Amino acid sequence: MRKTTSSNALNEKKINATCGMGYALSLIGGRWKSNILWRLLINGKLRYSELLRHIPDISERMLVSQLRELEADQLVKRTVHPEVPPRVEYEMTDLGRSMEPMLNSISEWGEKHRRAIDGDPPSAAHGQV
Amino acid sequence: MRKTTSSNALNEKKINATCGMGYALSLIGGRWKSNILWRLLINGKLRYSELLRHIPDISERMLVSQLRELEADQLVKRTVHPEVPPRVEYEMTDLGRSMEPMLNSISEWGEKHRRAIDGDPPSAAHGQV
DNA sequence: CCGCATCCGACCCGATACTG
DNA sequence: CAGTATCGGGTCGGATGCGG
Repeated sequence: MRKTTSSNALNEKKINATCGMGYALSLIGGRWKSNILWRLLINGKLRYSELLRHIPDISERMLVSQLRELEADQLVKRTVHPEVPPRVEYEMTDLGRSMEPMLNSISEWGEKHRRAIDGDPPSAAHGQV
Repeated sequence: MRKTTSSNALNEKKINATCGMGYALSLIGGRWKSNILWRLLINGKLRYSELLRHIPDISERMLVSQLRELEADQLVKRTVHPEVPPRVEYEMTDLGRSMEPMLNSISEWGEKHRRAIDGDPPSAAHGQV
């Protein structure tokens, strides 16, 4: 069963990435990666159920799979505590932490430029193209 | 209804994006967006056929569709020159240019941390998970 | 030269149910 | 608590061919 780890985690192979951008984006590019990374960056260390609670719309399946990919890419470290109620904690690796400036840049730009996503205004859409 | 233009361009609606990251990533997130943006940022202004040549593996369909999405997101400006052999040029908008620091951060991290993607050694694949 | 339409496969992602 | 298994839909992206 050990093939499961590397199969879906390496979509970066599809991206030749003229520059390194494609590579970096392939690591954080999914729907959930950025969110997970962000939580881990802020909180430092979180267990599975905490992540699940913090990211309301994510399913167990998705959380696990994304976590596994991040782990395979060595961005996140998984720690299993051998206790009676199992406890597993996730935290950023050094490599993951090295992403912090990049993630901040992205977050910063996004915060500054996103228009109303949820309650978007109806009439503001027609730019002069 | 004319929703064709903005339908696929706005997958950011799916991403509630706890932080702005999800929004930003949704704009540059596809397989080709980053590459296209990068070319435009470096070269300043490029016509369709030039982009096509610069990005070897992209198909016309993909190039056009990605360009259209970038245009809809107001990251790229499209200029049609009414000439006998049609000429269309693409360039970054101000909004697009505002991405430059962010794109640089991403590219920088990617360049620094990517391992051999293209000519990756065959035996080195099975890391210790 | 620039662009669009259609078909189609691959992958992403969600829901549900089950296990150690 | 922390996963795994299976099913299935939706979207992304590639090939080909046609239109302005």
